[in-house]
Amino acid sequence: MRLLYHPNQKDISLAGVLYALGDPVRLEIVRCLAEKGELPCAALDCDVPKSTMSHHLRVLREAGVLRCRKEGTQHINSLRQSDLDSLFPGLLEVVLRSMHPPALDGLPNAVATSLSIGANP
Amino acid sequence: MRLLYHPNQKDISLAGVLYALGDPVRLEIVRCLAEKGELPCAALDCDVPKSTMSHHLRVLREAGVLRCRKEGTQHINSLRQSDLDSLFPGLLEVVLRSMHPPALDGLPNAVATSLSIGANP
DNA sequence: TTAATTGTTCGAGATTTTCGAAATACAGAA
DNA sequence: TTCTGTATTTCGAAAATCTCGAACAATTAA
Repeated sequence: MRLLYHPNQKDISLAGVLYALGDPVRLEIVRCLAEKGELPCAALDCDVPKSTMSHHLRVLREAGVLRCRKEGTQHINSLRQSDLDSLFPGLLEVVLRSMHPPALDGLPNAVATSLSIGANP
Repeated sequence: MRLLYHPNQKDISLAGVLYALGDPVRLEIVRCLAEKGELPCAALDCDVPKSTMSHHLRVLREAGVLRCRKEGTQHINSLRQSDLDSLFPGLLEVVLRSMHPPALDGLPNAVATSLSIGANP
C-alpha cells in the first residue's frame, strides 16, 4: 500500500478546500472530526460503503483538509486545523457553524476551544 | 430559451454552495461580483470559452450563489448575498477574504459595506 | 429583413463519483 | 511461522459532470 499523499501547506488552495467540503458525506466527516478530535475511518459512519468512504477521505486529504496517520491497522484522521486557520482564517469555523446539527455550540470538543471568533465574553 | 432556474432560499444547501465555490473560475466570478455589484456574463472575463462560462454561471445559479435576470440581450448576474448571509452567516465574507487578491479590503464596493464582521470602528 | 451582440444548448471526449470485489497491511493466536 | 481476522485501499465499470467548439435563440439596431 502506497504512502498517503498530503499536500504541503503552501500547496493548499481555497478552491481545492471548498471543493473538498462541497459534498454532504465529506462535510459530515469534517463535522465528526471537529467534534471528536481524531478518528479512524471505521468510526466515521456516514452510511456509505467502505470504498466510497475511502474515496472521500482521500479527496479531503489531498485537498489538505485532513491528515491521516497509520497506527497499527488503523488510519487515524484529524483536521489540519491550524494549517487551514492560518491560510483561510475563520473558514472552518464558519462552515462548522453553518451545518444544521450545530457542530460548535456545545463546545465539548477540541476544535471549538481553539477557534476564537465566536467567543462571547 | 428556457427560463433560468433559481432555487428557493430554503432549498439552498451548504454542500451545494461549497461545491459551487470549489472551482477557481467560479471563485473568480464570485470575487468579481462581490467587487462590482452586478455584471453581465461578458464582463466576467475569466479566460474560458463562453460555453464554459455559461456552465459555471449555471452551477453557481443552481446552487443559489447568484441570481441572474435578463435585461435586453444581456444576462445580469449578482450574488444572493442576503440569502447566503442569513443561511450561512459569515461564509461569503470569509471566502472573499481568503482569496489572494483581497476582495474586501479596499471596501469600494457594495458587498463589503453590508458584510459586517470586519467593521473597524 | 438582415446583421450584430449576448448567451444558452447540444454533443463528444475527458475526468469524477459510486460501490462491489479483490488486494494489501498489520496484529494476534495457533 | 503460518493462519485468521480486522481495517482500508485499489481496481474496474457504470453513471454523472466538466470542457469547449459548433449550432441555436433572443433582442436590438441598421
